[in-house]
Amino acid sequence: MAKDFVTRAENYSEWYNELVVRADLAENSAVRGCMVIKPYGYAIWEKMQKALDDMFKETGHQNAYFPLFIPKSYFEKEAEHVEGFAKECAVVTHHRLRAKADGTGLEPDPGAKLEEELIVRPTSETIIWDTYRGWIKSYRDLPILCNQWANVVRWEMRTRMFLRTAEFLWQEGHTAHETLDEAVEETKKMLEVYAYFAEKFMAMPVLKGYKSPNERFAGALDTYCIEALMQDGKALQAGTSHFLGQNFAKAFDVKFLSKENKLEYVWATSWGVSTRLMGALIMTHSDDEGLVLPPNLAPIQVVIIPISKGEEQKAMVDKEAERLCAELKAKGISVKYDNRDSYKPGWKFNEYEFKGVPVRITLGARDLEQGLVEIARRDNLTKETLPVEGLTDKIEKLLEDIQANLYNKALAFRENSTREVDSWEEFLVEIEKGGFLSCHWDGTPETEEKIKEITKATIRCVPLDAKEEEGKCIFSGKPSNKRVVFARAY
RNA sequence: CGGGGUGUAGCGUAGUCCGGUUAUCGCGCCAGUUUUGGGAACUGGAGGUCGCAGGUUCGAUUCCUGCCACCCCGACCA
Repeated sequence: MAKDFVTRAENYSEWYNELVVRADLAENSAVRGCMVIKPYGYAIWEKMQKALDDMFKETGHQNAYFPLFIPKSYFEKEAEHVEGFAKECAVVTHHRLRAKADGTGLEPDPGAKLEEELIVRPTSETIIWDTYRGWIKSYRDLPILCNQWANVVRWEMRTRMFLRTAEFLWQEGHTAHETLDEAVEETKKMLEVYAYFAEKFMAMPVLKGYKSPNERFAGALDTYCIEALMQDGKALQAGTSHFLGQNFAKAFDVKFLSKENKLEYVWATSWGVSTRLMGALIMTHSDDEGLVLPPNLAPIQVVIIPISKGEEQKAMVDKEAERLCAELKAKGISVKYDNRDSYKPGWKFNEYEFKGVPVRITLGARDLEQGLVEIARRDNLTKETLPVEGLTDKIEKLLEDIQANLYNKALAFRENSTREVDSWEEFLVEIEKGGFLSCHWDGTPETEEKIKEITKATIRCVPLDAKEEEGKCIFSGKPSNKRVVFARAY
């Protein structure tokens, strides 16, 4: 067990916070609610970015960049959008500082007050749609399929590293289409991209679905989402894809001439995932020994740790390590040879275990003389001794096994934590245990609101694959034709 | 913003009630030596405006007043 490390059972949120810091992923900064993402954590984010960015490009999108600052008046143009974001906006009011009269520091120069305040973007729909107006005149200009990688600011009251920070990194796709159908298709397509990424790269099973009106994005007609289940039984919204209808086109007057020579408003979507995925990744797989990373996102997939006595043995081990590194790299496997002599092997074992490195090779002189090495896997903490001959093929296979095992384990957990609940009494009991509760709901915001008030549970989504089924709302008893998923959420 | 709590070295802490020489200990850090199969040992060393500002006092980390910051519980969180 990792030294002085709190277990999940003892205190789940402390476990999470400590893990983030001790695994060297991130730390709190001097700025309230903002974190510093450290190199090891950022390397994971970069791998996420790369995989997602490739998929965005494959589906026809291009990257662009829009300003950090948004004129306040833009926000006023879409009523629901303002409503949703106004309470958490950082506002720029001045563009210059001056020395205070009493010499105690600096203050905003009143002479440099902005005519119109600028909002630090909490999301970019408004500035982007203001820009799109100039780009779109004809149906021939459509579709526009843009994505941007950016930082955004939402002045949250309470923050937690990666899960909810005042500033976070994300990507936001903003597309413009000729028809409603095309926009809806795009919304769903990107949801599929997110789900694929979550499952294949993060080894995290997700529910695909759409939000109830209460949980929709401010300004959207429909919000599709992927929902994941964390080990403490709470749900985490891992990505959203919004069908925005013509709301933003109307607010920003974005019209085009159709083939029929009619002036029409453009149809819109937006979709995003953020550094919150880092939190999801951590909470899906990690254990009481520290971080567990799926091979497809691990910055270091294999670490090699040497053990030797004396110069002669050291030379032998070094030579073998070099050969192994070259072979693994040739297969596209990222490998680190940690030959620092300032730490002992046992220390290194713990270090890499805590940091979630999927596979460790212990290259010991004693075993090596017999042509053997020890392989340890992080996911199930098992070890075996194998011939060094033909090792790289086995490692390659092992990484695939680990990736699959992590997914299967997470899937089994989710399935065991998902159950159908058909009465209010049962709901009150089951919601305390955590997990996804599949229930009938009468479809009204009032019922959802009541349930939230009483139990803190919300509708995470209406699953896309929900079956048609006669039933009664668990709260009101009114008729319902499909089950929705309730959970307490992050 | 309401309720509760905490500020002493990079981290974790003792001391403060009842003011008094050089502020305690552990981890970590630096140097050297010996070590290396699950978080090495020894020796030496560096590191402190005791959250900030006033006040009381011969003397304040300790007492008083004000302020600030952070944490927890609520409120808030497409």
